Amino acid sequence: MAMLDLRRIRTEPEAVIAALDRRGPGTSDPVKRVIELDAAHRRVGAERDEVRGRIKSLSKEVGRLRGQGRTDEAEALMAESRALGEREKELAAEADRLAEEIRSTLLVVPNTPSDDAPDGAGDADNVVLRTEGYDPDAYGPHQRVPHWEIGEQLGLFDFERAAKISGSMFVMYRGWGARLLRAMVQLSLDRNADAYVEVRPPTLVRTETMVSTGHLPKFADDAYHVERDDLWAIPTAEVPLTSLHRDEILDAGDLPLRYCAYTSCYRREAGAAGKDTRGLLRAHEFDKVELLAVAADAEQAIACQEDVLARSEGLLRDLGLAYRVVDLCAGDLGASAARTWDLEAYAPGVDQWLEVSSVSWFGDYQARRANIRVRPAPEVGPDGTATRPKGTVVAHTVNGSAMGWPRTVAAYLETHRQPDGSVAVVEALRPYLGGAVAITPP
RNA sequence: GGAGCGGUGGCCGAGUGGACGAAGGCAACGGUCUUGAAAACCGUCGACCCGCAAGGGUCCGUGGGUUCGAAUCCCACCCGCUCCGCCA
Repeated sequence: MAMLDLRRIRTEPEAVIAALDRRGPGTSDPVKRVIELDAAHRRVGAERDEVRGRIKSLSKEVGRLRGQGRTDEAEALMAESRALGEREKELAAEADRLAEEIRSTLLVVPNTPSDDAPDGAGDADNVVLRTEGYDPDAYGPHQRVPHWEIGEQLGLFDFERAAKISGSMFVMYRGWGARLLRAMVQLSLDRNADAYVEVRPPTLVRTETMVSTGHLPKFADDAYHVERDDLWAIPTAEVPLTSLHRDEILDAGDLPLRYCAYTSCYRREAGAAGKDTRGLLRAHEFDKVELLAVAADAEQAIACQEDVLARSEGLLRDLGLAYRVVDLCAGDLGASAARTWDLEAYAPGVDQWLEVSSVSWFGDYQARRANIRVRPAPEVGPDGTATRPKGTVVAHTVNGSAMGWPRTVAAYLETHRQPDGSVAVVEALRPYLGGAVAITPP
């Protein structure tokens, strides 16, 4: 399965090329190659079909002649058919080779950015849409303490033992730290239960499942692979959630379908050695609550994307965190995404905006890879009669972290640290922490 | 790990090596009937490629093979299910 619609590439090549090159010069080069390959593939395919057609009609004739006992004549046609068979084999092999090359080329081409995504080459060009609850002068010295120090004072983490058990960039929570994490997860799950079906998917998945979201084949180095059983550890719940409806045809009337999942996520962070090595900011394994929607079309998908963003924002507000919404520019967009809004929470202790959520619309890119189709809803004409359009269309997908927890925990601890060194428990979390109002030293 | 069974169109499900992709049922859509609906009845009802069109071709898990001709026979692989064993 390709990812960009081959028909779209055929009918509007310039538009596709221009859109891809907004990601960076040369991004569209493989597509240009695909256009040539496609032309060749169709030419060869037509020729092969012609030969096959002749073989087919010869075969029929053979059957007829045999039935009439005219074996000599049949024999002659059989010889002719055999000869054509050789030619057919050559053409078929060539057509298959071309199809395979098209497929594998297309598989590594990223999605076309939405027209609404801002121009730009890298993260410096991202656009801050708005900033909420941030006043740089409002933070006291007690908040300018990095979360790993807070954690040490309050006994919330155990990085040394995590490293002993699993190596560097693994994290262990303990005591109030573990409880705080669990409270946040539960809060997040509960807050979305009204519209999102909670699932607990497997976190080891098949290769096709990783291919569907676009994590393979291009980003194999970023993922943990269990070779013995050829399974992959998911880098995000987006992976199993997107494949929930793989190879299915959904009824437009049932859409959008919305899911919410809490899972561990695994990332090798191969290119990030030495970056953010302290504390919770970057780890090989972390927890995340993910929201996902399968929509019928772009319009519905964008509405879903806005809903996910609003929900994630609401959660940050409830946690009393300052945050900003960032519109990723074309050059900084993930490969599968058409448009992405990042939520960055402000962490006063490390004085950084931490990406805690990423809300993306994938157009039909992932759904095409995953073969998720939609049977359109009946259209009501001016005379009041309903007609269901023929065929199916490819679905759209949207997903976003309801929240990526380690960074949220970091921003939370630093924001809510009190002058006495304790950390306040905001109201929304209290029910999940036995009514506690503050986290204090053990 | 051992033994067995199976993968066919939106769904269920038939299918003899030779008549277009494939019976039948369900669903869907159009119509008749009805105040409207249901029921009943009639009809339509896969995708893709080449072609202005007529028309032709491909596709019955995947890939090979046998054959003049394969959904149908053979081989390999993938996936699923059942039973037994082991185990949280």
